[in-house]
Amino acid sequence: MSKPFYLTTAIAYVNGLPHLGHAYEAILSDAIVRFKRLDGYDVFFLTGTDEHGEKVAKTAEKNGMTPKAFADMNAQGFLDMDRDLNISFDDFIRTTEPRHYKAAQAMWERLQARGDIYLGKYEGWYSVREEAYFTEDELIVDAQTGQKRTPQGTEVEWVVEPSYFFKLSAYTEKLLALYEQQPEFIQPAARRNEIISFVKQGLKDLSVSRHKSRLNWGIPVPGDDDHVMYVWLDALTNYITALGYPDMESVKFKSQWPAAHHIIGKDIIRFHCVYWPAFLMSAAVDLPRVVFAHGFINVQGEKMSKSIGNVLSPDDLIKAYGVDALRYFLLRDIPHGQDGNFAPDHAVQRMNADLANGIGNLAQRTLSFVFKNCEGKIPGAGALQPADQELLVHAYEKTLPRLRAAMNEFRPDLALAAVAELVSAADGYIDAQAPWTLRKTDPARMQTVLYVLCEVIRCAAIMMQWATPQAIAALLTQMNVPENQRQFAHVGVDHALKPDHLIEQPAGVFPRIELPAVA
RNA sequence: GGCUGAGUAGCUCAGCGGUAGAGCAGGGGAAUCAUAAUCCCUUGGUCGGGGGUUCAAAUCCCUCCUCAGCCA
Repeated sequence: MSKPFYLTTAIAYVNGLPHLGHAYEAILSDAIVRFKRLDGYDVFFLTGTDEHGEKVAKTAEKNGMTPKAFADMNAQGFLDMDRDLNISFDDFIRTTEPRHYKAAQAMWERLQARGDIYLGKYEGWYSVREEAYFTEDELIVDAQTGQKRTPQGTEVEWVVEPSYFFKLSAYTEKLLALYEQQPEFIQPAARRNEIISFVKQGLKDLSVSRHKSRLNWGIPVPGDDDHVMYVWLDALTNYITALGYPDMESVKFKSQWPAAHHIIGKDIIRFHCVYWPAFLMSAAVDLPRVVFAHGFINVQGEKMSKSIGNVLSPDDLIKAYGVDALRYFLLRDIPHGQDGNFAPDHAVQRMNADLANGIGNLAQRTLSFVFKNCEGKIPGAGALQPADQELLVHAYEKTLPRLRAAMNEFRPDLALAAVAELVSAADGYIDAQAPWTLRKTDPARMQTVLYVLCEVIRCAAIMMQWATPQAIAALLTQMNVPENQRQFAHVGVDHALKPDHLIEQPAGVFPRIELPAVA
């Protein structure tokens, strides 16, 4: 039985349509799960949408729609994005689905049965005009009057109303113990420090419901129709809903649950690293393995924002660069766990350097040479020389361990660098061996050299499928590598191409990108 | 204000006690199989400032500056 690997993205809030940030998280997550599948893991990949809460309710109203219809519309936007980016999710969950209501309410009942939920009073700033709560730091103090206002400029009042609370304060020590005993739980390490110092200050109980008079677009609190569950308890539970919770005996739950990896943005780390494990402890559910927080993507060095007007849509980016090139750039060039930058000229440079000029050109020059000079067949190899062996070892043995190490740390940038090194070594080899000269002087040797190159290309392609699935699939198909022989297990001499194996007429799979059409 | 992380070649970053590194960009040469792609060579840095420890510091300590984040 292969090892389970469960990975989730954050569920996207359907208040708006997807932008580059959503695309990045989806691509990063997809790359990791594709990698694990190629490496033989039993993968379950979950993504979806978060649909409750006051912002959705309000935006829907502004658009003259019901919350559900509005959520349907935007959820479709995320589904479309996933399709266009080749996101290979196994399940797409929406928090408005019946299965999720059932799971979230069951979760609530568990917490309640545990004695961790009690009715208290919520106090906070509320804007009647905007029908929304604000935290202290969201408010702007009017310099003239000293009065507090929302960013929109409306007045706020201090409200006190009944609310259910979760006894988060009781979990302070248990959480600290978790961070201590399972250091990989929060990644990267800088985020871990942040969370530890936050929890060390001591935790306050958490308001987990809203009164219906203020908000009713949410999951009803079991046993009290006057309240709906507050958004994070609802949203976080999605990660186990999809496995069948509250049925913890289901095959999916039993095989996948403890092996959970949550990929999220750095802005929601507290919910995932503090609230979520506390909820799970209370509900007596095992804790996930890892929460990995990625950074944000700036555009030309500036934060993406509606007011600057530099929000990039995945759609436009795909049109400008193609899916694979876009995926490659984001995976290769966004530094690990940090904010990245998207600048069209830089992006095009990277895409062309590694894809068109790198693996793309190597494959094209080799395969077209084989096609023209070896009757379209993979040539037979003669005795191997040291240079041949060295390159083959690089492809067969040296690269994959580096990829695995990198991907275990969520570092596609490093993994792709390792493949790029292999490609570069092959380019060095082809120049040194000069098969175009051997064609005249030593055809047998030429065949050996081309064979070695085909093998290296085959392995490099297999090891890159997770990053640029479409183009690499086309390349492997050109080489007639069967679809059932494209796993990492097939990297190596045991599954080497057979001589006389026919290949298709090669055509470049990574076109050169000429102009940044999107800014 | 407190805490964390970062500040190294034009750009993105690695190195974290022992004579400054990689990739890309720039310059020169070679080759012509290939998507004007490739290969070889090369310019370029007082490693944020200052002080200290050490035979030796980008690397450890102190201090200051800048940026990001978290907290108050």
